[in-house]
Amino acid sequence: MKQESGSHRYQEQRRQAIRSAAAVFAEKGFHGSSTRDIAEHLGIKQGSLYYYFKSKEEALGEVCLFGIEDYVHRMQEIAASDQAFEAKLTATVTSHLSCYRERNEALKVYNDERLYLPAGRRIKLKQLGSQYRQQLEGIFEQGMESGVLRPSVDCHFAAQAVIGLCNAWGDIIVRDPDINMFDIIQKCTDLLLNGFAERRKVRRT
Amino acid sequence: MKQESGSHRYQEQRRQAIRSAAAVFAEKGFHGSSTRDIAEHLGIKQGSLYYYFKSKEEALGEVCLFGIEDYVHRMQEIAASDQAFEAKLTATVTSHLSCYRERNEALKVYNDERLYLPAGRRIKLKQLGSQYRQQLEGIFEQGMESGVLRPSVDCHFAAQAVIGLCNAWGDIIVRDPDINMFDIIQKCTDLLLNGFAERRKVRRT
DNA sequence: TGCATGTTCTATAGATCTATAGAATTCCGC
DNA sequence: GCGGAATTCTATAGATCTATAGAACATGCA
Repeated sequence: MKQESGSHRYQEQRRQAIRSAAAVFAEKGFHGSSTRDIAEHLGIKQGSLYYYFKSKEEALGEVCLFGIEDYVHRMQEIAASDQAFEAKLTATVTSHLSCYRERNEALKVYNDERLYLPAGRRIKLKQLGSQYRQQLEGIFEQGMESGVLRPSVDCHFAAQAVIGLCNAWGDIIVRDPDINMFDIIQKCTDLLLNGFAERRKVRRT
Repeated sequence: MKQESGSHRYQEQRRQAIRSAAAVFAEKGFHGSSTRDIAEHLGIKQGSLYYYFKSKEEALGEVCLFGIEDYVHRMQEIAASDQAFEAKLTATVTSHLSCYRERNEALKVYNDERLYLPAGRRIKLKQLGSQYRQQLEGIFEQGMESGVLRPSVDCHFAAQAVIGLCNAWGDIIVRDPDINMFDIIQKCTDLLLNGFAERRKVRRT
């Protein structure tokens, strides 16, 4: 019945199925979507979906993986490049927000629905997630070593803050296509580097 | 069958039901939770839940409202107080994160599940949400006028950034009870005011 | 064309889930 | 303790939903 090795055509069709699942999961959430919804989006009947996925959970797993894959890949390229700290930070924010702007519903699904995966299926995702965070931490360490950042910066906190900030704006960007993304990118990096306070005064909180 | 005016006892029991719904929705999501789950958490049988809610959607609506209510209320007090800008900012971050630390599952539900409410039920929530954001914007305007903030700050962006940052850390705090919340509060406000960059250098991105 | 394999369809079992109706029980003022 | 109101229970209708089995159709190679 089902192709084991995976012909070229099969892989191509399966990718489309993953995209459909991503679109539906992003809109209605994992539990709010039915396999019928996904199949309809793809233009086939409900039962036929099981030619591509062993279960609904497998579909979710594939969507999450698809969503985070090239996102992590881009970060790897940025971290490995020989740019200065500030360029890397800007590139990170740009990459992160671009993923949302490109209607990457899969990334939204990764963020919002991955917790519904059984523990076994989450291992790979956790790996990729912490790889991303660690590389971002590495960028901040580079920034401290080069003297651009204050020595007191907590790199773990900083990395989480960047991710949180970008995810928050990513959500807003997805819902409002009229937003000027470059404006947001510029303001985010400016916030991360300089904060909102007037620079003349020295402040300690 | 059902109490119309709402005796004291009824209102009290209903609050408990809302709390149970909040706990279950927060863990499994709206569509992932069944009315049986909620009833079990509350210690009654599935059908009995409809003594307190006309539908599952009504329960979600009440949870969301409950989650955002005192959160907005606290912001109102902060905004109306006569503190200086920096104190208000710290108070805002503290209030926001405290809501999460107090296991306010309802706030998480408001953030993650409110989109599944029908449009009619969302009106009040939207009002409260934008009230919160506007008051936060007002605080930033105060900070600009008093000269603490740079004149170039975009108050709308700033307010969204604070909310996004606090939500991101709120999520982390909820999952990891060992985190030192005061450390996070201090680092968040420091980031918002000063950024991560060494202050001696003047940076423009 | 004919055969084998790949892809989709129909139909359905079996397990949910929401919401309702009415019976049973508990609570509380008298 | 009695009687009415408040609260909870049981049972179920009716509408999902996931996953499977096997038939039907399509495709491509000999």
